[in-house]
Amino acid sequence: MRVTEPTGRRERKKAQTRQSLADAALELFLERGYDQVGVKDIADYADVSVTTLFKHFSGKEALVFDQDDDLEAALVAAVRERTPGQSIPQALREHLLLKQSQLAVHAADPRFADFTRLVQETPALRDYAHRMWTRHEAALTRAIAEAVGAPEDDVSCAALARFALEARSLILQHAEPRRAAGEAFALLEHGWAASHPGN
Amino acid sequence: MRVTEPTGRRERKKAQTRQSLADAALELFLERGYDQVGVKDIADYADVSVTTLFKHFSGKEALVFDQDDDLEAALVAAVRERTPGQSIPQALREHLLLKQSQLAVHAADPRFADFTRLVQETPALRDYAHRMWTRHEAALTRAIAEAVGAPEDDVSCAALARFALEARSLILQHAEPRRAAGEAFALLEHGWAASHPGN
DNA sequence: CTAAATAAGCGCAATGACTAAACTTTTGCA
DNA sequence: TGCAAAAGTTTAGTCATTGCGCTTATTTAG
Repeated sequence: MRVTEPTGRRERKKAQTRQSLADAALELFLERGYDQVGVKDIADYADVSVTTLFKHFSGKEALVFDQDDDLEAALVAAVRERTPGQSIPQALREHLLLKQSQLAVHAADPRFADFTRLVQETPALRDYAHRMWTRHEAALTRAIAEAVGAPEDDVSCAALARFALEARSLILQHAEPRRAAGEAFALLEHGWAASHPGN
Repeated sequence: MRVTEPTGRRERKKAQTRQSLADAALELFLERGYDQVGVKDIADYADVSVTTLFKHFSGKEALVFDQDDDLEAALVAAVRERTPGQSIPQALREHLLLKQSQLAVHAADPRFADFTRLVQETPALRDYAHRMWTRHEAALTRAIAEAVGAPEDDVSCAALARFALEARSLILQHAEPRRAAGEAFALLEHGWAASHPGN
């Protein structure tokens, strides 16, 4: 067995095709706008067939969100491994702001702003992104319930999870993320403290 | 001019076709399921052309939600005309529960439960219903801001509006709506009271 | 090193939602 | 009556998405 090359040529080519498609899609979407680009255009640009495109991505919208994974794990970890003494809403606020910052690393790329705008202004993409986050809501709910020793289906835990994730999208649209996060989470922190003192 | 007949034959017929389409859609959806019914089936059942269907409804999902209007007005009114001494979150909680109840009037109809299930279990419909409500978020935000004398773009007002509407969908999925509403809104009421005392 | 198994892609045809265009019927009204 | 707008129809598309059968490249067992 090889140590220098853990992945075979096959997988490498496959990954490359996938990358070509994602790149082509982003390029074309930014240039012409989401609705002005057909799936055929993307496939042609990446020099593959439409059928192949759909073997790699579940739909047109998915082409934009190359990596949705790790999100859930990071979210759960933010709650589970929060620094002692920090409340759950506080931990979530910081985690979400951090994510923002991570993205902001790419802010040097002038395309980054365009990308965000594209997502926010295209209903299909906004909805998809929203679903992406909501997909992890259940896991977050469970993590919160576990952290406070509440039953898995505790409503206030579910509410906190939902509200925190909604706060994220609220913050995203705001010009002053840090301040917006403060105000939105203030509501949650106070409300949460009232019913779950010390968490 | 006539007094006995304020609406012309024209409008009546138009309304009737619209109704036929909505009825046909509901009937077929409940019988076979959303994805097992084509737009063509609905049009045929209502005895009109597919093109006509799309003249009346913006899309397949819209067929199920015959009346989305009045929602916004009622929502804004719930805040603006809340009984004195009642907090805004309280007013919203009661309003949303009331809506539930209003629908529950139809609970005598055995189809009502099926209808709710259909919507909750069909992703396309669930998303559409969600959009229906969020469409009024801006108006609600404005009403809240006005009620507390905050600037129109105040983040905490926007947060409360968003969270309240999200709470609704959280409540809807719960077996015990009244209790769930209590828990979800407790968070908002406490948090809101902390930053906006007396509202 | 070779052959069978496996996986990536391809072209094509079909389905299903939705739209544009040009045409026919109905209805409202002067 | 006569004519214009509204409602509907037919037709012919576009676009995303899927299934099917075929070719080609890569892997792996022998």
